[in-house]
Amino acid sequence: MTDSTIQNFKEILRKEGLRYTKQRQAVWDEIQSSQEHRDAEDIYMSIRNNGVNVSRATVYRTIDVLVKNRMVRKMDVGDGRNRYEPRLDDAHHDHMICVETGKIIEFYNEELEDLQEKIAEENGYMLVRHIHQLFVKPLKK
Amino acid sequence: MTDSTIQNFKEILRKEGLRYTKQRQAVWDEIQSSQEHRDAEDIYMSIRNNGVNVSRATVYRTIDVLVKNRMVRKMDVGDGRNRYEPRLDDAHHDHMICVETGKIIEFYNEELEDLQEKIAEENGYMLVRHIHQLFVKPLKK
DNA sequence: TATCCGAATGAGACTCAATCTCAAAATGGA
DNA sequence: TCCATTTTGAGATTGAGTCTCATTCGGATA
Repeated sequence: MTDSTIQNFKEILRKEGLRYTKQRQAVWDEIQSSQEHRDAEDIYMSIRNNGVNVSRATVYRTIDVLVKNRMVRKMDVGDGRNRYEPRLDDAHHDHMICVETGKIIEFYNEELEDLQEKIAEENGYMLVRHIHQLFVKPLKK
Repeated sequence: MTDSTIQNFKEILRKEGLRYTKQRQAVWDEIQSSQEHRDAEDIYMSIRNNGVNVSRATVYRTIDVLVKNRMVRKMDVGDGRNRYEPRLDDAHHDHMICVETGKIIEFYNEELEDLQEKIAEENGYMLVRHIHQLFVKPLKK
């Protein structure tokens, strides 16, 4: 993690009127350390294995702050456990989940994004956010 | 409910090697009675209020059969409770959820459907199914 | 229609991710 | 350093959904 990222994180806590604690830093460090789509338990265990004592409550509470501030993306893959990934850049993408291997593939398609806004508008609404997951299986060779 | 719908339901149970019971019929009747997007508890309570004794276990078990046989559509709106709606016709649609009122609007867009298949194929996959929800808010007048 | 056996039911226990509680510890401004 | 306020954490709680298993029921058979 870079100094600027830490500063950015402190900035967000300040903006939210929250204190800077080593537990909160540890949660952000851990999520930031990997581009994987991980669940809360995995993040929690990794932090503990790194020797930082933190509770599940704190992990969940910190994730909420990070999600709210768009530093982490929360995704519901439909199996009851949410997954989290760092938003290091702000590039939006959706996910493709292989039903055979569980592999998660990220994708982005401009046309798709535009189309969704258009559909919302046609119905008298403004798009706030969306959930879009493609469940797929490998093409036969 | 029409006789033909009951016959169709019996047909499915037979195909699945399952017996026809009044509880199973009651679950299908209840779901079929409304085009709303309802949760399991709501369906369960309605059946009981109609004087049919049924357990939550049976409601969930029957819904699974109906979903598997494409008579009911299961949707994850991201709040932890799945919603169910009858598939009286087989027309696919996605959902738009108003974040201000909770209203669920159905939509279908051919272009969107095609685009998703194309994206999957471009990545070497075949589209099996998808989850697509637009969270929206009313346009300012 | 009566018999019978495997399937279905239901009450409540259980699971598991996520949230809540509240006493104790930590933070940071003065 | 002091101390009001926030944060933490262990464990309790929640709630949707699943499982258990003794009892009941469906329906094929004769």
